[in-house]
Amino acid sequence: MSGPEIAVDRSSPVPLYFQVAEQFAAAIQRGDLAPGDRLDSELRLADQLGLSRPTVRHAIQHLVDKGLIVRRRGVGTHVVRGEVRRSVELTSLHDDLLRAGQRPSTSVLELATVPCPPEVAAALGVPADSEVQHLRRLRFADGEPLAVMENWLPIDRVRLTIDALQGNGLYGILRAGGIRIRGAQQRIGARAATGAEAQMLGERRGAPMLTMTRTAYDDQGHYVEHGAHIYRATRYSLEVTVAER
Amino acid sequence: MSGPEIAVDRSSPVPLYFQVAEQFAAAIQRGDLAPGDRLDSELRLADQLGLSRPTVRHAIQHLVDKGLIVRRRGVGTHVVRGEVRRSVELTSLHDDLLRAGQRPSTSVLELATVPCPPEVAAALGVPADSEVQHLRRLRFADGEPLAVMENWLPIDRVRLTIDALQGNGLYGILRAGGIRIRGAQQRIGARAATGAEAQMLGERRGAPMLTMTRTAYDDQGHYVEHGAHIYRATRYSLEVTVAER
DNA sequence: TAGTGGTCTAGACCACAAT
DNA sequence: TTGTGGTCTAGACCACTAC
Repeated sequence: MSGPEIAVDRSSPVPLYFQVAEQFAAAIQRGDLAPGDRLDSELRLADQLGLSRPTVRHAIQHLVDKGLIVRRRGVGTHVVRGEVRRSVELTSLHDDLLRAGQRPSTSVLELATVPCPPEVAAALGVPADSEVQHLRRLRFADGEPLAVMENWLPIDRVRLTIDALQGNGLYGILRAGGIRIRGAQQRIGARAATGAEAQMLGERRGAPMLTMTRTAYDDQGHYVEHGAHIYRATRYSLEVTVAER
Repeated sequence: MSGPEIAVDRSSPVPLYFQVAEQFAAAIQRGDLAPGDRLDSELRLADQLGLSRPTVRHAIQHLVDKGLIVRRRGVGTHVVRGEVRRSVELTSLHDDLLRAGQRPSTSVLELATVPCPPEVAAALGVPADSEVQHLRRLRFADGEPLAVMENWLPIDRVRLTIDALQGNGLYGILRAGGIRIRGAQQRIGARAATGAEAQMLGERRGAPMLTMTRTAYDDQGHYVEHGAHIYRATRYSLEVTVAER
């Protein structure tokens, strides 16, 4: 039981636990560690890598949270059986498409400063009728229409421009503006397409659509974005991985 | 800055970090800690509670993972702004309904041992055509039809009975059988109802339905259940909370 | 009985933000 | 400069599993 080759670089600014976690994750993804395979124990790994047990433990816990491995007291740590799929986590549709090898493009339907509608104000935690940026986009994947996305953002954070929005995802623009998204609450449902939506997306009126509303918060716990999106159900679905702590 | 009253019981079998996390979560839910409020620093909390810093840190990290608070180096720890909603995590529809104060009931449409269909075999990591239990249920909430749920389980784990299934959720039965679900991969989408589905659920044919397929694994990293469910979109949606680590 | 992961302690140094 | 969270160490005891 030697396991994959793992090496840490103590001069790197990347935390040691993260280096270890990444290398194990890569080994699992590569198939170097097969489903059901056992990892060395924490103590053994700590010894092998020249790290303390808490640091090794931190790395392993990271992989448990990602749903890649399972641990049992008295037994050991094993790679989860079955093929590994990746969950979407906190990325934007734009980034998801890029990762999947599809070419995202965007047509900005609307970009304006408006008084905040009451439901959105409640979600964002801003006063009703305070000014927010309102944004409506049509997103394509490889030239095929995929989603209509409507978003609201408090104005005092980042100034959006049509130019930027055409070539980038919203989260990318926020990131470039120094806003770090740290978490979000999402509600996922389904409904029938309205006539207007159907026309934009090349579906029939009444076609089933996947809907997602999301409110995302940043570093400071301030909500920075509320979105209401609809996706063509025939072309898109969401993946979620859940792991207990 | 004194914060809510937190007390730990060192004689309890409940881990100290968990006791602390639970009490903070309750204080936030109660509104005792309001959105934006600052928590005491780790060192101060450790001092107040008579715990070590790593233990306090563990408790706080637990709350970050749940999306209740946000931390910034050099700044502090704050309750997330905006109302707190709970995410579904690893519960079953049965439990979700109970928690929401609705009365779940179940009609078992099918329960049989069958050769495993190839897609399901791939998901569960069992040989194709090996024997599995196949299960189809119609779930009601307060007497209204809500979902059609189809599941496959390897036979060697738990024996299902119609009696048990009528009064309990599948996960409850598994739990009672000593199977601990530790994680799952879920795919959420939407599609139109077939004629048969529409009839069972009291919808029109072609009505938009929310779909979820889930593969859940246990303690040992073995996949123990694969499900394909459809929900009436007018009556059900899924909530997901995502937080970065 | 031996080995595993789960919990807990008491320190340390650092990067970062606010002042 | 001060205080914060982020990382890391080197131990310890325990509950649980497998043998």
